[in-house]
Amino acid sequence: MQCKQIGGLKHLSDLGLFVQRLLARSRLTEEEQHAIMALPTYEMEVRARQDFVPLGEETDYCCYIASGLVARVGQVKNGSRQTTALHIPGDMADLHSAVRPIGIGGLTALTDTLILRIPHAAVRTLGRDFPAIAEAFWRDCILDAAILMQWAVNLGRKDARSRLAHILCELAIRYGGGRGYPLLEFDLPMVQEQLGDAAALTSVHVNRSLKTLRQERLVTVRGGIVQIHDWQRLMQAGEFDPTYLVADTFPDRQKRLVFQ
Amino acid sequence: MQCKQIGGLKHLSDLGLFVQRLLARSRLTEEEQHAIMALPTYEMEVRARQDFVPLGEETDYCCYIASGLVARVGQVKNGSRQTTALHIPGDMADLHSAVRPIGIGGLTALTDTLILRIPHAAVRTLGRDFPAIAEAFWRDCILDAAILMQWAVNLGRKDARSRLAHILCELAIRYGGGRGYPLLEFDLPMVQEQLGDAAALTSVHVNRSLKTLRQERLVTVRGGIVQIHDWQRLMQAGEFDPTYLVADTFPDRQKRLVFQ
DNA sequence: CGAGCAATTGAGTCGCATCAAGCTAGGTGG
DNA sequence: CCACCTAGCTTGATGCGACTCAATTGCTCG
Repeated sequence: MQCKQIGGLKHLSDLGLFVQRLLARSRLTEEEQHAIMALPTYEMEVRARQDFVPLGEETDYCCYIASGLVARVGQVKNGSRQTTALHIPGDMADLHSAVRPIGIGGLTALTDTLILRIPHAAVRTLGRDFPAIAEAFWRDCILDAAILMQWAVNLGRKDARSRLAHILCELAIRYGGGRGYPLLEFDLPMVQEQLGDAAALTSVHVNRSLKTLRQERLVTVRGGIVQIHDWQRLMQAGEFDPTYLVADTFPDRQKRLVFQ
Repeated sequence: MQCKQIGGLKHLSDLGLFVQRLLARSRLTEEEQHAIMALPTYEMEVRARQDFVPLGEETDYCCYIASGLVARVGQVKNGSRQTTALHIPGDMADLHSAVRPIGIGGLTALTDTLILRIPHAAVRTLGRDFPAIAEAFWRDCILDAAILMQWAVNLGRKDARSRLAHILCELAIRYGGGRGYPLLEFDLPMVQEQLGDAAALTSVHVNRSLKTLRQERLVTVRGGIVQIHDWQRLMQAGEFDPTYLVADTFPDRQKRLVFQ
């Protein structure tokens, strides 16, 4: 890899995964890639079950997930929560806040998590100086919205078993690097209560539904580890079509639409 | 209003509403505003219940809604549909497709609708020549995602009556111009079956729930017309907080973050 | 070894889907 | 002018999926 000089190495290990994700969907020059990795970051350790971005409050920084697992949550008066997205290491969980600092849910750590905070001001400056980076960020936000749309369909129109299967499929593809191939075994440090918040189910029903999936030999979720036994049938069970996640195999011209 | 010269007037009446929406959230110069209104448009008349952007297909144009009502839908194998957004006149229903041409649902006309198609190429060129316009478009996409997040919470965590109340509240605010004040009476040319697709309910249950809301004297939905009788209590019923829709009363500097 | 949290299982209840009519209003043709 | 048709609205009866409450088991850790 490039950028071996002192000082660069740290940034490379920090935001390198993020840049890789961007490159799957957008074309960026070496210079642009380095500019992103040179973003100033401020470490923040968050412990499990801690809300580190409260719902409905403005922030002045974006949260990059270096390690751990984060949920974006909305809330209802009676206290129950609805998770609307799961963010894994390499995700910029609230990139959108750089352009509109309010309106999209709070962020909760599901497990001990290392966040790198990046000031909005730095993100904006980057977008101004490198229009292609602004475009890549914009496209990243669109992908997030596409995932959210599937999430809404999932909540509205499927039964408990299908909803859980869909969530597991989505994570398998995303852990697999978003190129269309699932990772068949991965950590998922969520308790069943938290899975319930994501699937709009109670923990009791999550338990029963996971049991069903296990007995069907589709997938085992136990002790924070997901083992997918039959990817094809799991996709069927979740009515999961990875197209919306991986449709970024555009011809190159489409990865850099605005700026030639 | 400006731009009275021949040829300009037509465009003003076409995309003027769209520019107004953008101005509620982003700062644009006169020149930029005119550049947007000068976008080339191609009329397309769509009749009720017609899918005019099929699910999962790439397009090379954006759809501006000049009149009518449009639903963004996702689909499930068994044939049932889930509406994930409603688009009213003045909305650019799939602005995101300019940057990522696939992945977010299909578009269906709920009533006879006049669409203005705008080639992606023109949108991209505009974004390249006027970075502030690209930023405004980006911000518009974020608002769309914020609405979608609330929609997901709505589907996941509320009962039938609350879900319908929330949808009606959202529309009242948006018809009101997005400045925080609801329009208390508006057309809603949807049949109960279509409301069911939006709220993830059967038409039978939509009917019963609307009856409840009517008997509570909160709102009457009949014959394609919505009459809100008690805005405060309707918001309570839907657990609706308009902040996420109208939190664009930023200080001016925040309406034009990237480019001074 | 007990405390505490999560996973698991059972029994009872409720909200919404499903199936099935009947109703209403607008449109059409004889 | 009335018989008929159709789309949408309304209401009732019944069943299922998910929630709720409650108890038990297993696991981890101090």
